[in-house]
Amino acid sequence: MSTRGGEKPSKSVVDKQSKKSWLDAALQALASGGIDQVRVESLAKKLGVTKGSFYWHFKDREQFLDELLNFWAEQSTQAVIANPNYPADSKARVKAVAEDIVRQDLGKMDPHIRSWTQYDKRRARVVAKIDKVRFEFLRDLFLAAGFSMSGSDLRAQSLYRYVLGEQFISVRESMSQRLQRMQAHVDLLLQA
Amino acid sequence: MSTRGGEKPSKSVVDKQSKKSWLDAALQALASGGIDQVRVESLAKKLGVTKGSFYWHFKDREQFLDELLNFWAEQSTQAVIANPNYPADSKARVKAVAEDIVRQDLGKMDPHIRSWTQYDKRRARVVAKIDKVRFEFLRDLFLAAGFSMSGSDLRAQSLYRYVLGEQFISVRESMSQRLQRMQAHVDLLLQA
DNA sequence: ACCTTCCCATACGTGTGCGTATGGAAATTA
DNA sequence: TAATTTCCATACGCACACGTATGGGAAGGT
Repeated sequence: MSTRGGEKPSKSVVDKQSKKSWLDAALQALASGGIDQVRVESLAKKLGVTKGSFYWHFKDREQFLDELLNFWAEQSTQAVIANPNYPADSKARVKAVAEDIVRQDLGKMDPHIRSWTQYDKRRARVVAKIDKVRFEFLRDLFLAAGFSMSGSDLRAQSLYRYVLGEQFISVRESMSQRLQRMQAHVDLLLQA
Repeated sequence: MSTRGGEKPSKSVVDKQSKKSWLDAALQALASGGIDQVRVESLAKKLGVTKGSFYWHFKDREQFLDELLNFWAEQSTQAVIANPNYPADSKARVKAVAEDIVRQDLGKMDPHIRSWTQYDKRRARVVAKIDKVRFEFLRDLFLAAGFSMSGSDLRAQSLYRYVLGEQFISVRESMSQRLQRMQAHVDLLLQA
């Protein structure tokens, strides 16, 4: 069944390439219009293949959506810790990370993800874990900045809700405005 | 066409009752699983009627969804200003309002709304207006609490993003925890 | 009693999307 | 080169959902 343990990369790599292209396209479709835009035949058309490929790589749409969620989760966690060259100063690092999150539109498809998984307990747990990873990353920044555990906890929760909410605000503002407001908010969190 | 100007309430009231039941059911379906759960036939089954009723009251599904969005918008704005008996003290009022928002799960279907309307310019404008109304309501609270315009603006934006983000967090916490954290956040906004 | 309007039921056509069955070409192995 | 595996194309059945066409009953008007 599983083409695990690729001694010879030729097959398994190509295999994963093709499979990954489905997930890539699905992620793009998800970001563009929610989970109901993730359709087997529409993805096939976009990829220039047929459903035959899909049902070769995946059992059915449900299992595919599970893999899609995990795929998003991996990219999502990785994106948080990605940038290795943040400022050394702990407070400046908090601001830099926050700015990065807003600038990258890191959670631009979070509304779709959450609208989709909200009432699916199993999938909600996956999202909850991502929330936890992101939060702990932020909390550690505040800890490093000298705040107590409870103080860091509070500030990280506030900051995470802020950046999450930022993605959902329908009022369109310029990036500079958003960054400026974010910086002001972080300043508020960093004092006292 | 329009049964406007009901001198005799008998007909138009019943008419609006039936029409409103479709919107009520649709709102419930939307909250339970996103916009793709709002299906004509499934709503008909839930209401115990047939599609005949639907296509009598509405032109098609698209126009129905427009009315649904407006329906949500009305209830949404109304829910913000609803409670007339908030504390007289301006700072206490901020905390009371914030607590009310979280407690009522006011935006429990905001993810669905925003996932749905994100890339529909016309509908996004409706949501943006709601965001604006909510924000200005919060801003006025900070203004009344003695903050400057720019200070109130910043704090209201922070608070609104907080309560929005609160609805999207997948990590489940008890209501008392959520309220406690919210209060701590508001305290942070109210100092200085 | 007749007619009209309101409101909904029934029945149908059509499109779409899922899943399956089967064929087939290319690559790999024997 | 023959056989097997890998990966995808083609074709079909089926269910669901939108929209329309038509009928019909109930209520009110004349």
